[in-house]
Amino acid sequence: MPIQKITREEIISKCVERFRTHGFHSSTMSDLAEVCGLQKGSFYHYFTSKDEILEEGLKQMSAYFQEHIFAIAYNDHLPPKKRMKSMLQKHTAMMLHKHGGCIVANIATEALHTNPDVKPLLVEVSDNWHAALRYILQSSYTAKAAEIRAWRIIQDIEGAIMLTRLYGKETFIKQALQRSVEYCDGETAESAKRV
Amino acid sequence: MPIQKITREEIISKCVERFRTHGFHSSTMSDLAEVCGLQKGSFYHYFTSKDEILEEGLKQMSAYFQEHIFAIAYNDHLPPKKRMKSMLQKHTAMMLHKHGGCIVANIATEALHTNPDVKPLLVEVSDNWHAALRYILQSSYTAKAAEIRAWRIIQDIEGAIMLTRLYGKETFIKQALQRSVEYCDGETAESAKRV
DNA sequence: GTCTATAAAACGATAGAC
DNA sequence: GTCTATCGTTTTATAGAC
Repeated sequence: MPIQKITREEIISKCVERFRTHGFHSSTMSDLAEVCGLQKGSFYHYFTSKDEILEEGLKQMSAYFQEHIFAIAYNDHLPPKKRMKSMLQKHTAMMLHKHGGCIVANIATEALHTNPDVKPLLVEVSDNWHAALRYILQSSYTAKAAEIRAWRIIQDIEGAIMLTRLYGKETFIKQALQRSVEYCDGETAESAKRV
Repeated sequence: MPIQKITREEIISKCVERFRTHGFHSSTMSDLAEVCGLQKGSFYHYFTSKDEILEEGLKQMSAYFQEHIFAIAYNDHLPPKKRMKSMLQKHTAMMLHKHGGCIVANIATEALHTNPDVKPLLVEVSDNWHAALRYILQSSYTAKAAEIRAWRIIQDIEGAIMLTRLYGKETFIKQALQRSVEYCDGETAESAKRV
């Protein structure tokens, strides 16, 4: 009786990570199998197609983010500023890992045209990220202001990740992170005008 | 004697546009040929490989941007605010066209790992964009402040393009554009602290 | 559940006629 | 300069042994 080398969940994790760092269309089934320490043929015991790996992968990733990253926002025992810093540091560290960038932005860029079915999954992750940020910011802002500022934090970080990857300098993402944390300080007469 | 259906320059333009809207790895040689109204075989009269098309395409695009978009920044007959608005409107309109996004960001995301040689070309375009923005902002800011704010405009717009594509709403990019134009109004006591 | 072997299709690239 | 035809390779996916 052959031993179980790897669980389905682990396979999915490794594939998503490969998609993030090498791209979806650049990752062949052989590549994915190799990353998991399996032969190409063994892969079809778990999935019927490459597209299914992407879809399952994004579902699992969405759940992971909600449970292990965005959940930090709702821990009311910590002050808002600490939650914001902790959550974003964990999130951006993952994006910077191996210079792979944001999986949501990457898949949206390269696979939305060939795999339009995954769009709701990407939107789901972004929506959950936004809800988490908004929840933290509602301690310091009105509901409307918190919503708008939450989008701007996502936008700021996504732009920073892109520049950080292109120029290989972490300045962009570090400053975006700092700005986001300072957002928790609340409204000033000047900043209100700038929304 | 067969007539010339299309010039090399036109072929390159159509290929770059296809890469931007459908991705590099998702665009086959057949796709590219079809877009140009040619047969696959005819393509190899102009290029030796698909990678060469990408490289030549990015070179031509870089020159086009410098000449037709970034050049607007250096037209000192117009007030800074008008130059900023005119340049960014033209640039973002191209990015939004067919929801294709920014060619630089797209190629950086999906082809930097398979085609690292094109990185200098992507950096060149970004550098030129930054220089154009910085030139406009130097009317209102110190050299150092102008440099930092020019990067933040690029970052803001790249993040906005990503969100606009994912959510299909132009609010993100429109507001980023407005913020960028308002940057030309110059330093205030509050905004200085926020750099 | 994992392997090897192989089928079937897609793709990049070449050859040669016109 | 464009076409048709085709080669060689890569890639997705399947079949069947263990």
